[in-house]
Amino acid sequence: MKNPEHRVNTTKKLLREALMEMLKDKPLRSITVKEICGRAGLNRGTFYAHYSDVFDLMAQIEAEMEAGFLAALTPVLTDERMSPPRVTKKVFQCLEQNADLCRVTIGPNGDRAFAIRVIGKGREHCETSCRRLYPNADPRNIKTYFTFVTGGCIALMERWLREGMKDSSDVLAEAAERIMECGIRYLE
Amino acid sequence: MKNPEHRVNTTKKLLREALMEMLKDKPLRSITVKEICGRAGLNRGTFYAHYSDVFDLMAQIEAEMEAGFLAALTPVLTDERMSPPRVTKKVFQCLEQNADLCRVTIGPNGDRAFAIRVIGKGREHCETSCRRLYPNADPRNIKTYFTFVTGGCIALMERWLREGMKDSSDVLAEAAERIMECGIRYLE
DNA sequence: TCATAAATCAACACCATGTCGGATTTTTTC
DNA sequence: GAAAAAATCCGACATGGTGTTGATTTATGA
Repeated sequence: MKNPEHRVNTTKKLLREALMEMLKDKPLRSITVKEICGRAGLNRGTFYAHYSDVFDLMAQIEAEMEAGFLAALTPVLTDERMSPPRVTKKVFQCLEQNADLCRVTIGPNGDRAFAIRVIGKGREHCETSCRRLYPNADPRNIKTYFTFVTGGCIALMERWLREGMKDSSDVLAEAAERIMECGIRYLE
Repeated sequence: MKNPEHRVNTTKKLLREALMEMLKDKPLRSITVKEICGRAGLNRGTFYAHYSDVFDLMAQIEAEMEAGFLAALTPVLTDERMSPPRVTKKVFQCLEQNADLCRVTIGPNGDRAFAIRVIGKGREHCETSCRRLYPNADPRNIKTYFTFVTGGCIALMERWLREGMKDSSDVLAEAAERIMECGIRYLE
């Protein structure tokens, strides 16, 4: 093996997978280090060699997911001419491609702040586009609008995940986009 | 004293207040029974006489708040002619009047499901009004719209609480209402 | 004042935690 | 392939919160 950290990566992966599996059943707060290690087939001491506690493990999982999302979104977000509808679509596609992870991180046992951070990436981009498009609008109204709309998208997404993601991400993104397009008259 | 349960109510109140106070500093997960009792000046055994654990205490606090909200909202919600804007206003007024409680239950250390339940009460009412108003609209679209809009209101509310509730609840309700009014063209 | 209910107190076993030092296994390096 | 380095395992430990118990004290209301 060339990668000197190959072994620790395997170990970390086992721990991550064990936690993810357990999060389907119960909230993070009632998951113990002991149980994670039991399921992962690892020694408890090994856990503490990598993470300080269960929340630390969870935080690192989320950070990794976030980095992945960001990498996938960057090409879209750095293109200034990219329209909000395309951005919305791309964000929902990202979530769709990581459905299994999203279901636990964004689901009822998950962490809302995470969803806000992820969706927030797209939001920033759209907000600046918006400011160009409505130069006369009160910036506070723009902020209010985007706060509202971000919450709406997250709610839609949560329902989508909760109900088994029957629709495609594009269908969902289009619905969100249509509501947002209507709502944006608020700025006029 | 006439109420035979006066003593236990005082005890419970002390425990509730202690927990609420602590929730300003740290999340529920890192609050212990021992610490609550210490702050409340009560014996740990007394806690277990009333609650099974910290989460049980929290759940009962929320249930009580919810009952209070429902009582305040019922007159508005049972009146079929009550317009959505009035309902929105009333819901936000309720939250404003319980600002201190809301800040912890709905804030970052709080439980989002609670906010959804409370706002959901108003939502149901508006949704039925809406179905009368748009008899030709696809019911699925109505559901999507209200999922979105509920999430938006909660997001607005969270920001409002987070930023110190400088605006009045009416200002906030009006902003929410205007966005929703614009967005409802989605159903046309 | 008396009976009852509630809160106190001390003590208990229980269990996960976080941290060791040292043995063992795996990986890397030479 | 052997030595060195790194990662994991193992057992043990003190620690601290948990939830329960039974006996005792305190407060309430009749």
